[in-house]
Amino acid sequence: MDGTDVLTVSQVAARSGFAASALRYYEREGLIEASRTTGGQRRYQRSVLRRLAFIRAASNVGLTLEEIRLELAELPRGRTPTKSDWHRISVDWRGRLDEQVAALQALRDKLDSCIGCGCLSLKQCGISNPGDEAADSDDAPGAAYLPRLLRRQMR
Amino acid sequence: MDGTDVLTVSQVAARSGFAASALRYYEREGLIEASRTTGGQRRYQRSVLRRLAFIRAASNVGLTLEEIRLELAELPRGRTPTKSDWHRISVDWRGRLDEQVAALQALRDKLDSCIGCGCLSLKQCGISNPGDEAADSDDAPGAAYLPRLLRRQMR
DNA sequence: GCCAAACTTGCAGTTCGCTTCAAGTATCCA
DNA sequence: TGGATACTTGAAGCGAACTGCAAGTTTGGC
Repeated sequence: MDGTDVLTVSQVAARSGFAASALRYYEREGLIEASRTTGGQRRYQRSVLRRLAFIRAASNVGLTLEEIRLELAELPRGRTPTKSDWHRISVDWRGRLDEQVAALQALRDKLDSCIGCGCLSLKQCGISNPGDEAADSDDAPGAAYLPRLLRRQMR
Repeated sequence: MDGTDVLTVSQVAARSGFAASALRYYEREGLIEASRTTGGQRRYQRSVLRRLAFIRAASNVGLTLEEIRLELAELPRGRTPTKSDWHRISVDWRGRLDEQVAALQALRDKLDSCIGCGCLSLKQCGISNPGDEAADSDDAPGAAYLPRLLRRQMR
């Protein structure tokens, strides 16, 4: 009840927390849409805010923009996800998060054992898996690369 | 007892699991060193393998190359970390991993509550923290950005 | 109608951690 | 000595997710 039902770029930026440049970028990449005034300026539906919240959430969970784009593409335009949409998605995300947590905990455990055993050589240290000397396992489950993480602040 | 005590680029690459190009890059960035033959080719001390194992481990823990460089710079050249070096470092790493795990678990818990409460609107969903409508907390601890993760394979 | 503020576009630039390339040089073994 | 193989350099490129800039246009309040 506070006026117009379309939003300008700066309004969406302010309310979503995304920079205007990011909004244009997401539009180019097909993640969001905007209509245009006769003069060519963007005007957003209020629903774009939900979409942006979804994008932020998915990105927090570790999805790439491309993955997010695909996931959004399966939801009819601008629609709020139905219960089954959301169930499917959240189960997927839950699994991703579980994997990440498990990988980090495994790494942490290895580090602990390094500390515990006083292993300073780093040769057999599980936290680096150099493949040096020790015979390579046939198809090592391996540590896989870990996060580049939490050091950026939001907004 | 298997010959020379210096290593060529390709030997170090093979034994460390890093590509030769990565070794050159690390050298440019001041993370490792090599002496040169009269003809200008690189020859590595065996100790570089430990250093590379350290680099891999640190990178798995989520440090940037710059942070790794700084940490290595505090260890006298090529020296194996002493017990107290390693203690200091491993405590730091452990803390980082703990933070990462905690952040992920918090996110996962939020997701669970989203599923549980059937909150489909994404407006108050903790997993995206849009800042929309709801008053921003003064200095939100916030979700901070999460991993870009585990999808690359090693080697 | 005026004018400042907000908007438009395209393109270049940024950061991180490398990889690839081309053209030339060194090393090692027979 | 010849030649295969390994090495050298600098520069450019990559991919992800944006940001910044310049030059021009639109909007909207007075």
